[in-house]
Amino acid sequence: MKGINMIQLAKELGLSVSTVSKALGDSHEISSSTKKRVMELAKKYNYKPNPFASNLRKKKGKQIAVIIPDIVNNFFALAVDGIESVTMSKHYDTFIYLTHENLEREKSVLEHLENGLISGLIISVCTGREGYGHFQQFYESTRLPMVFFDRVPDLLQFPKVISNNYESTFESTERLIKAGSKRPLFIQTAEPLYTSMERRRGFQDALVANGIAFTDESLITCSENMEDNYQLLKKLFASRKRPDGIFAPIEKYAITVYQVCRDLKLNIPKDLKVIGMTNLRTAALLNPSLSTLSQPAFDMGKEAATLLLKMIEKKSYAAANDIIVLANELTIRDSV
Amino acid sequence: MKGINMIQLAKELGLSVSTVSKALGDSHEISSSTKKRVMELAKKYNYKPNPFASNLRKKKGKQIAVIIPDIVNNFFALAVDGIESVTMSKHYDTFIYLTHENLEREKSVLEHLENGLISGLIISVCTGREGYGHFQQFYESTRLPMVFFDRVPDLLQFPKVISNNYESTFESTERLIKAGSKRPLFIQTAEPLYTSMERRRGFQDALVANGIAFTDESLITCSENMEDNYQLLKKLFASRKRPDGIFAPIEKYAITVYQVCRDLKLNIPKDLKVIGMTNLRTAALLNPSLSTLSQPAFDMGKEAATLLLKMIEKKSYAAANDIIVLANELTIRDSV
DNA sequence: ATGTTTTACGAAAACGTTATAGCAGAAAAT
DNA sequence: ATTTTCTGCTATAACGTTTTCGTAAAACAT
Repeated sequence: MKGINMIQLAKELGLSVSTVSKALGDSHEISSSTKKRVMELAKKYNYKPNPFASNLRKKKGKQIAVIIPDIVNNFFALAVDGIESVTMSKHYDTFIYLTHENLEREKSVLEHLENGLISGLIISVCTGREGYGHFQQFYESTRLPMVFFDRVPDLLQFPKVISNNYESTFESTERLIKAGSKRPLFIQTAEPLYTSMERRRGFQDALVANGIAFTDESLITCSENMEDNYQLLKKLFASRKRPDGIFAPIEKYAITVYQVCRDLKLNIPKDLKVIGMTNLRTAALLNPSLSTLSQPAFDMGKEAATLLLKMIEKKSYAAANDIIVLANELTIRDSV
Repeated sequence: MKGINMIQLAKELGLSVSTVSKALGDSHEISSSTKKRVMELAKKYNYKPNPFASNLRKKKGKQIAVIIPDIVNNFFALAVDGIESVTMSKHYDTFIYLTHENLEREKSVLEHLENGLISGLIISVCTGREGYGHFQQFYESTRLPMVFFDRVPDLLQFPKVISNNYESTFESTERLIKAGSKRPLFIQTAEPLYTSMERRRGFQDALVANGIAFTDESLITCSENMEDNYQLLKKLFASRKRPDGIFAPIEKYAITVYQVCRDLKLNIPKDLKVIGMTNLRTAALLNPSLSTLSQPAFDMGKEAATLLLKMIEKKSYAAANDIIVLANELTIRDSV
């Protein structure tokens, strides 16, 4: 920055700095003729107000942060795309922080952001349901607007953007059953989030509603270690009492299921019907094409960002209890 | 921010503000005993220096920007992951801006960033090879460190991180030929970037080196409109003189090829051998599994960020002509 | 003519840092 | 004993804005 600044503008115009500042801010205190003069000179020199000075003085800026577990994942990538589309259009700048499912990292990002760099955050939490204290504490000390999406802390009172996990999983599970599955299996994570628990609830209720007993064998718990998961599923699928339907609430689990079936020569959908929760663009090209329950990721990002900016701009906006629910989309393909 | 600040710290410690500032900055001018006192009180109050004030005074900050065409794409997502891994560890904050292949958007982001918000940028340009003037101009007016990766402006003198597109495409094409392809086809973009041109060159040279004529029919030009591309490829594949090998230098083109083959009942690899340039994790699960030439996306991001931070931190670092070249990885699967 | 309001601007004080220059007192050198 | 060099700190001026308050002059009202 070999910065031209207001002082120089003011000098050249024969005006005071405050007048220039007000003129650029389109204040009513300034006559339209001087406003015009100021704007023109500013444009001529390609003058841009220094955001640090401005933010310092105003004690707020146009920067927000997005904290997500991962970006190498179609869902989050789409969500970021949605977020960025609105921040960009409203002239906000968007920081991105990746936690990689690491609670410590999540905490340290939050702690870092207590310095006041941003005016609001959009968050999707990492796995583990105990540790929500840091969010509450962050809020207490900064009072910054925060919006959670998809992976939300159910125990905390913050605005949220989610999708209809319960209902859509219920519907998906019914489709598995109607397609002939007698022993559907739900793959759950070791430390289930609220989001996953809703899905599990939908699965369970669908079983019961269709006269299938929900037992220990209706569930299997997978971890973050994909090799372990592969072995676990392989063992199960090779056993006598193997499932004949799968609801995989996480993209990578669905992929592992495919790998196992390929290696065990199990036929999808004959031996095993599969529905995966994913936003994969290649779902239709898999062998066989994967039936998916996909989330409106882009729109969820968009909604979250829109809500956040509203909260930032109107302090009055009482959104603490807002929960926006969007609909997931079920697409049945050859795997069912 | 209900900010505790240096002034309050200084008051409570009975020290001057400058002493506190220097103590926190670990200056040699301050005795270790006072340093300790200061640090402890700062910790007690969870004091964080205000970045706006600090950046304003120092005329630089720890924020960088990443400008990329897209995030819903495994390559860029991985690259961002790589970038973030180093910025995070060096306590930098990372802005993200998506251009969606829109030159105007790219220009407007750059213009916005002339306000001095950031201390450096990492860029992958959007399609179209004429418009590089804005980068040069941005540099002239800001003198900020910039690093380009993957899609680099060949005509401009900036540090770059790329992969060995020429060599690896050459190798891939040879594999197509060795596998029996007599009429390989290269899918090119309408407005080729330097990156794509290198690939094309590798393709062409491989043909010639293996005694196959490189003609107009060795190339087909696809656009951003996927439906058009689908029709175009369908028509070609249905024709008498259809190709029997494909090198798709872009992920989505490879996917379209698969769609067309599926719909035309063409057998991969019997009728058509396919290698796609992509970082898709599901490549192995496609029907048939897709042979890929994948880029070291994460590492490219990492290298770019490391280089940028070096440039930011040591003004001396003369990296203007640095070009870091990483190796792509060819994985042959059933599609060849 | 006088008082009152409005209009259009300017002076100056923040905002919270960092960097420069200066200054006591102690230690070292002459 | 006197000068010189450290050591550890302080005072103060930036950095580039925005905002509050004040005030001439112009416009309006009485």
